Amino acid sequence: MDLKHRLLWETFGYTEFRPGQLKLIDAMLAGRDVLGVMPTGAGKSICYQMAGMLLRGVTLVISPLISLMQDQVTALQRAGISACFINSSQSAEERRDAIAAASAGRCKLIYIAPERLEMLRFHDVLHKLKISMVAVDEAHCISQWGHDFRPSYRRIPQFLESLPERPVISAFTATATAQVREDIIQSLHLHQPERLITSFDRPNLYYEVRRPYDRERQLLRFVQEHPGQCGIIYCLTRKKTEELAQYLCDNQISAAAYHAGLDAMTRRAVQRKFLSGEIPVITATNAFGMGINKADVRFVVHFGMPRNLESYYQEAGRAGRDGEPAHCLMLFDEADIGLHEYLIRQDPENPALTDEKVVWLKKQNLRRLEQMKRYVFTEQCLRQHILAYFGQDAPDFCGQCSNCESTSVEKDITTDAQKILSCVYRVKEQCDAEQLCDILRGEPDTGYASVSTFGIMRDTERAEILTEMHRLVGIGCLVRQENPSRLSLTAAAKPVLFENKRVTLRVRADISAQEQRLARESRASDNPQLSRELREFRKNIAKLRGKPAFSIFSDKILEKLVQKRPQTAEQLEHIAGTADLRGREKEKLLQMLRDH
DNA sequence: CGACGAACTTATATAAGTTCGTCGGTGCAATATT
Repeated sequence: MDLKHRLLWETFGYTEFRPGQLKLIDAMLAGRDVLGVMPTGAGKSICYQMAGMLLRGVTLVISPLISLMQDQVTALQRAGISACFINSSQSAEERRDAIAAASAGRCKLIYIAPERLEMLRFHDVLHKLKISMVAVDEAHCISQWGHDFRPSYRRIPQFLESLPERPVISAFTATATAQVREDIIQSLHLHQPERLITSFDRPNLYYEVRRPYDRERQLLRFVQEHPGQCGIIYCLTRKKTEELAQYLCDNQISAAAYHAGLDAMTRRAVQRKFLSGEIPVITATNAFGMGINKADVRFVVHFGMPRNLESYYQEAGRAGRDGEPAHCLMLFDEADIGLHEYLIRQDPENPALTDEKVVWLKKQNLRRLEQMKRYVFTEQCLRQHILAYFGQDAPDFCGQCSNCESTSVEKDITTDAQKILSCVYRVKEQCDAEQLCDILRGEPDTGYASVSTFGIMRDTERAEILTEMHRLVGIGCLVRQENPSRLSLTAAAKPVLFENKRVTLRVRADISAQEQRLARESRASDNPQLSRELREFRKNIAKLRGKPAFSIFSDKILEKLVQKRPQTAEQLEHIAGTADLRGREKEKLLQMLRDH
């Protein structure tokens, strides 16, 4: 057995190298720069760790997260490798010791954050060492975070140039498009690096996209369909993580929220409980993930569309690390798109960026958002779409995503389209989608009761009208104006209105069946409007008292109220006797129930 | 864009309705005057 295989077995516990690992390690040992793009546990860190051990001098590992450094260093030390980190989590004393150990050459691998490279005081320490290699872990941060969020990432080359001798430079990441790969190579000044780009395909992941009527409910259903399994639910805001954790708990699902606004102790506790399986479901912002190595995550739900496909791929990719089947579900809403667009157009609050750069960055981000949008709207294979984004060829049919699995059905919506378009015309293009919906459905108080299209879609579900409107925007018959937001007609609407040009909508057979079931159930068992009102009512009281909603009355009681609809104080007492309501509030509740 | 909270208004003396403004995600780093 050669040295490398022995090391692999003795320190890392593997008998075989994964494809490509040896090639990269040999390249580094031969003094060549390296770029490794290796999705999921393909053993990125083993590459630079082993090379670091075998190289003559010290290897400096640039890592984005303190927790990542701690995990890796602990693992290395346990395997008997002399490694250390230097960061702000240490006391002054610990840091001094670490620096002393490093200066004395007692550390083969030193982990630090890129910010530290900018501290001139620290240069003295580093310049005394013989640095054989600088390894940049999670190198996509250069592109993803480097521009506005953590600019130190882009100043790594300045540090490299300050070194008396140019070390080997290696960069590793799990997620990088061709463009990001080039960006990494350029910004780190890699010299003709040996590249290894392994496949981005994760065959055990099932991808699904849904645009549900009621996201919360779909989420609950989905989680209930995965009893006892571990999963992550990504949200766009901190607040949403808290709300959903509460909602799931109210429904007897053990869940906890995780975001950067929580204090360090809570964060650690939540993370620990998730890893141990004590809390199987985590609702989180994108703060959760990097460095979380849990192999048996069975599902990742995106409650809201992320701002680009890299983020999506990375987050969804936390499912099924063990290679067993896992489900990646995206529940999106059009409002998500508007929000991202708005935020990107907003000026970044970073004075260090030049105007030129700001313009470039916005354009870049909008382009990436565009790709994300295409993913949620495509009727093609989702897997193929993702792989194509990372520059990888794939068949048009994977059979392992919601688009492939469902036989999509084409529905003719020409008549509805004509009704909608003519309504837009009748209101002189002064209304937004919601208002148009109200008018078409003949809701009271729209102020447009006299137009001829008022109430002509009374029998169509609101969400269906919105979907159809969306389709009309999609095919260019309608455009969304900004400030105020209104829908207006384009020339493309004419053939539809006057020449009966066909408009179709692809509805997926299975989803629409599911939606029908949902709709049927909600008609039989409840009244969506009433339950919305009750929820609202409950939320307001809860807010007034500063208590969580379920403490006023549970969802179970809420459901019973909708079904039985008590009319008298006595009946109400029977159903909601345990509710935390005051006399006045009970009266109001009764009033609401009677009104329905 | 849209949700939410604070401040203000409203028709009458307390609570509801309205308008306006703010905010939304990610993490390293750290230390000196009365």
